[in-house]
Amino acid sequence: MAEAKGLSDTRQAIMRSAADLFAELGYRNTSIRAIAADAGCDPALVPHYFDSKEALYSAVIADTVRPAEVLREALRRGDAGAAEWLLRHAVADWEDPEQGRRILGVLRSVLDLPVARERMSRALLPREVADSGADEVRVWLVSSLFIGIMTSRHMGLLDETLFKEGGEGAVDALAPVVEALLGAGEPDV
Amino acid sequence: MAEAKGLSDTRQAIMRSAADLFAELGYRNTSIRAIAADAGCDPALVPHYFDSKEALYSAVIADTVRPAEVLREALRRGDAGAAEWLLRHAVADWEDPEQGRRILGVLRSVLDLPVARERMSRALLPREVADSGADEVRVWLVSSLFIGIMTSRHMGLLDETLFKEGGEGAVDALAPVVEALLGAGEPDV
DNA sequence: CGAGCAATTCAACACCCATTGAAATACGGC
DNA sequence: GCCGTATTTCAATGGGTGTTGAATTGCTCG
Repeated sequence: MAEAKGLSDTRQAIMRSAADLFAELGYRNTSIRAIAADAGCDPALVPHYFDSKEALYSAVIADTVRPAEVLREALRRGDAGAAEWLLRHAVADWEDPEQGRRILGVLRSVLDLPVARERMSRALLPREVADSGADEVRVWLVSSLFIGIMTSRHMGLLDETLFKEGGEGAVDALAPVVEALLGAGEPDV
Repeated sequence: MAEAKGLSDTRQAIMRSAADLFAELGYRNTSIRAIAADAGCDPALVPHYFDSKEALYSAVIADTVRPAEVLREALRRGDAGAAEWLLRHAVADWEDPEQGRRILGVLRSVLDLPVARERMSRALLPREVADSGADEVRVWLVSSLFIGIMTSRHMGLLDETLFKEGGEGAVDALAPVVEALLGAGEPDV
């Protein structure tokens, strides 16, 4: 075997290095050469396995977690416990090394690359949520809060102890906030 | 040719174009050549007036608004009205073209340039606030929310009607959130 | 006028970038 | 053994980057 491209060992190494570097430095600041160096192969292999740098990025974030589904579930519950449930889900995603890396990979490049922006936009607001109308504002605001938290944390602004031990600190601190947020956009309809 | 304007006015043009482009595209995606083209001058003038691209960036964001002072004032008030007061201040800053441009200029490049990260960090948390200890977490969380809001909005994720008419929509939607946030980090100490 | 000085232009440097195509290597099937 | 395919290397291309230093303009003042 070993004729299918997808099974190549270095191909996976490239993917992993790319995910790491894109998350750490962002799309623009990550060079194909740096990826190849990290993966321990020749730079020419990158456009060989993946067609281009942008295609590589797309492949890296192809199966990013879709926070919208979690948000939708939280909205469906609707009661007070939804906030804490949502927060635990989010924190768990952030803490999971694989998921966290993917999320950061998108977040870190979302301002540089149109495709990243579009993906995040679509991931955050699929049609089902958009169609619900009244929920839209709440979804965006919760997303905004999470984006801010992740960005701040990535910038080293947030105390890391907030996220230790299953993120109890973060959950406790943010639960009332998310609670207020989930009820915020609710009109009198 | 044109009349002599004391201190070069192309220098100001460079500064203005740089502020625009840095805010729009970020530090890394903005080239000196693009700045010069926008300002209508030769690229060599940029390193001539300002020593380097990074120095130009520093000059552009030299007098960025310091949200920490506003935050501190809000914390000093401490009552429920503080949240709304803080929000109105923040929204006003975002809407002001000059301030908004500066803020975006920092936010957009804070992940690319260490100096931007350091500046934002220092701007958000001066020593007075840091020394207060218990307030620190609250300051960071409020900052995170604002960072998220600004980022989301810059990504085009947020409904712009939220910010029309003095940002009444945003204030209304976020007031209870900020309220919860200002009380969140309060420990039993 | 012409010297002096700032403002500006021009051409070039050295470097990094993504991408390409041809050559070289490893390796399983016949 | 050889063949074909997949994998990898090598060298090069064309373009963009920040920055530099010398040359050129434009203007003010002696």
